[in-house]
Amino acid sequence: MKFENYTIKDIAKALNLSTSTISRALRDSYEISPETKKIVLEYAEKINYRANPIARSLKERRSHSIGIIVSEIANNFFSQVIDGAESIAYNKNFQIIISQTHESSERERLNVEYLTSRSIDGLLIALSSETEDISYLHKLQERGFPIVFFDRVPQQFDTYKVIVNNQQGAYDATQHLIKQGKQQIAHLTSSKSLSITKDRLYGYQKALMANHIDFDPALVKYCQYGGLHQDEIETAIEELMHTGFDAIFISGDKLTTGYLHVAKKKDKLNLQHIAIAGFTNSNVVDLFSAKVTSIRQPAFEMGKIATELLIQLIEKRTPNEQFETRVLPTEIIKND
Amino acid sequence: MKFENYTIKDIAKALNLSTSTISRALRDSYEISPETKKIVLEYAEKINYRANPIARSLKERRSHSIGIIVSEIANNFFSQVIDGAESIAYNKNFQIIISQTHESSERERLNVEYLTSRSIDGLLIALSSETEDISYLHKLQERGFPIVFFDRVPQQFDTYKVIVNNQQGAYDATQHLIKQGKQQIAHLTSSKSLSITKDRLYGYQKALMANHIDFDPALVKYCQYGGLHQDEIETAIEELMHTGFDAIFISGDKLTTGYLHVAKKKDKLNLQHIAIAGFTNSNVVDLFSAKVTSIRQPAFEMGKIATELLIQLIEKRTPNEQFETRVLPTEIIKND
DNA sequence: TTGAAAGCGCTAACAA
DNA sequence: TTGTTAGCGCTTTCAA
Repeated sequence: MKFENYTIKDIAKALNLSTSTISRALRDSYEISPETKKIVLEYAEKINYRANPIARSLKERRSHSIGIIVSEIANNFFSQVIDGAESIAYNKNFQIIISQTHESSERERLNVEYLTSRSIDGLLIALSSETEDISYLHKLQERGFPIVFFDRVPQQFDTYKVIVNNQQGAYDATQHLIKQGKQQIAHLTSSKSLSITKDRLYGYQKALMANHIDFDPALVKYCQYGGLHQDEIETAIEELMHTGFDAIFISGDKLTTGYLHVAKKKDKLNLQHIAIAGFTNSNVVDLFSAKVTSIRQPAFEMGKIATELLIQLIEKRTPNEQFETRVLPTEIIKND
Repeated sequence: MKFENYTIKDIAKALNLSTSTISRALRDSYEISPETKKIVLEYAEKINYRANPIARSLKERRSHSIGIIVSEIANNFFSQVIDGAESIAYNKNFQIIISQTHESSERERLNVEYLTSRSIDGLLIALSSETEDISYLHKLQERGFPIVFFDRVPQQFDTYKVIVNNQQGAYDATQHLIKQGKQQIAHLTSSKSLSITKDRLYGYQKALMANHIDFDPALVKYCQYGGLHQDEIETAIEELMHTGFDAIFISGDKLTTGYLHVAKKKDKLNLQHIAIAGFTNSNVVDLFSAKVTSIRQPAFEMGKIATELLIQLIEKRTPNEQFETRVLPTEIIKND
């Protein structure tokens, strides 16, 4: 037993017409008479005909699908971005194929390879925390493949990018902690190579400066895998312990929950008196026993915009595009 | 500018061989001499040749991709299932296409249609909370299309199914609440039509019975959309308020966090003294200020098994299969 | 061991 | 307005 669908040929045979007539009638071509169209459409409807997208893709050299690469779908921020992307793709009749890197640059590269070998028309990507070399993406683009970056974007890459104002978000978070009277504000963040890491660090530094607080590099701890591995967070906090920090600005979802887990485990050490602010799109932070001030990103919006830009790129395919970087605002949600 | 890949033809021309020889050499066919193979492989490697999966799919009438339909990826349980599915698919060289229903039966049907019109080889599906009529899935299967259900499974459908022992999990949760001295245990659950709703209700009832507590239907509240809409939870709780319940057993992730949000809003009403136990795969419940005893499902495992079974179905394609339902154990994580 | 040719289902240029 | 035909990139039967 094999799963088979009707083809255009079946219809042609049944109606005594040629396949091209059927094809045209189904696509509502102006060349076909209304009567013929009617007959074809009705018959197609009757047998529940569905065009084979694979054959169509082969012919049109377009798959009508786009790839989206994120580190983890089990992450509020990314799943919201995906929902946004999906909402646009759905309307424009594109299929979305999701791929996870789990913060591995190798997985990222493999996924891109897999997706691009003609099965997607364009790529939405937030770089993995491990990624440093993106020359393969450059090569892809040089060959005319449309790529749009979001959230974690590369410096040197001439294409559309969609990000939030990370610097401002970080500034707001830090400022908020300072306003609470905190002076020794630690910063727990992701991999050094990520754009968001740099931007957020800069915002943090700017807020310190604006308040005449000296920047102390010992208060900044990096996690290469963005908190994907609990031990990197534990190590970071161990090290921070000696600094006598009284507040912490955390640069991501996984890092925030990771920090809270560690803090809970070590609660004899008074971590619970340390004020927390950080980037997170979780919708349960307000249920936590710890008070967390959160910087929220318009993730859904980001997914929508990135997808619109990508589809625009796919459809237009004009070589000398004027690319821009869209910067969306963050929102601070205080909780104290 | 158009994105193009090398084809088998390009290689054939370059090496002065036929396309069939190239095809065979690339697939390591026994018919091709080692020398020719070597030449072809080396050249392919050099130009970084990637076979066009679309052309291959058209020829083989197989896309090497499987669809997975869940209600929401922004749900710990489902994203873990997907990770499990992905881990298997990755190894067996299948692509996974994720689709969300957002608990709408119409979206579900559209997604299935979209995916099956020859672009996927099989389907993994957890029914939406709204779904009642699955005749279209029956029709699909009758035509030889492989389907495997997981988590939310239909009664009447002869195929592989992978679930957890929902009854036992519900029993454990309820029993745990009773052990704490609770007598008026409410039950907040999802749509009546879902298998998990029925099984969990039954487990809840069994635990009551085992403890000689009368079952009170007024203590059971259904949410048609599984808590996707906050208002359905609010309504349910409003109604429960009058019953004087002293504990609650909740049947799902979204419902649990939804309940906690409402409880927080209404905390003057003493909801915080009500013991909570429920099905959730969240990895942050322990950070909540409310104490929640959780029933965890082996979601990753479930995704793995379901995918293995599906791929097995796709590859074997024997008509008279002996189908079974795999039942995995749940785990209770106490927190009090 | 290799090649020629047909065909997967669809679209489109060209012919009628 | 409709049909004929070639071809998208690949696999595979049959012939050489």
